[in-house]
Amino acid sequence: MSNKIRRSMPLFPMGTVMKLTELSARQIRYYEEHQLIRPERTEGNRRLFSLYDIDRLLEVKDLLDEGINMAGVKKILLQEENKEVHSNVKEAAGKDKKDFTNEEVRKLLRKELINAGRFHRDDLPPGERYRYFH
Amino acid sequence: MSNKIRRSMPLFPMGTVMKLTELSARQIRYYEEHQLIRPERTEGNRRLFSLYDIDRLLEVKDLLDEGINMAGVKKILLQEENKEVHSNVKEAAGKDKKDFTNEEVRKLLRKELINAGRFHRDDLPPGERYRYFH
DNA sequence: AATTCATGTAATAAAACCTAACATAGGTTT
DNA sequence: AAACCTATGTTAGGTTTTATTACATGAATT
Repeated sequence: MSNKIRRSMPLFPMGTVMKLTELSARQIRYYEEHQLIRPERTEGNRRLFSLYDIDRLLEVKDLLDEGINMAGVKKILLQEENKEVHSNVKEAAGKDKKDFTNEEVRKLLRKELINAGRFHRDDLPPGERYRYFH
Repeated sequence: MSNKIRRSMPLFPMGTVMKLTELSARQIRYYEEHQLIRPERTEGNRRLFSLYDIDRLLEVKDLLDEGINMAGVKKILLQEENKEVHSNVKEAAGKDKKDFTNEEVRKLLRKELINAGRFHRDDLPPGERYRYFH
């Protein structure tokens, strides 16, 4: 019923993520090298990031800004991830889960997120309205 | 407090929008030609679509699927847009609005949407979890 | 039959992205 | 201090994706 974006859906290209996170492409690729994110790829091998990935990148950035090095960041984030894996597994175990294909997920996304938001234009920053209704 | 995406923010490239809407690039450009969407452009002139645009495209698609032609679609959607303009103007008038730069909007987005969602990994479709925690 | 509409397709150019390699400023270790 | 490591910058060469423009087409309309 909400129009939240499915956080795991690969949607954003490098350029968008760079702007959103204020990280360089080099940094983003470096963090991927260290397994802190695992963006999907298009058929043509271009990265597609999810909101998860963006969250992750912002966390990495914060931790590095605090003076923690990559080893520390990895420890912290990967241990967090493990907690989530466990809770997810537990949750899934009790849920008689179904496997969705990418295509199915896209359809879900369309219905659940995007359609839900149609005609609900109430979350714009005031100054932005005029860019769409000049 | 929510992690809704700011619906006017230009984020998505053509390829993503094609998958999400199941429209061809030709169709999307054609609808833009008819002013039904007005996606932003990158410095390099590539389109960047917002959730608004995606909404719009899905509406166009639906209406066309119902057998309505472009003239009708335009009438319907542009009149709807006008209603919104009016309500937005009224709203804005009473609100002592501020004009945000793109950069400011990005910062707001980061804080308001993305950070709000950190560590809230509870909206995944069951089958998708394993793509991130293998 | 001629025209219009909505879309497909092809050609060409440029933007954005990829990988890989080398460069480097600041710490760290020997 | 010399050598090393870390996190990031930069550059080069290649590929993918997107842009524009032009022409093509089947279905509907005139």
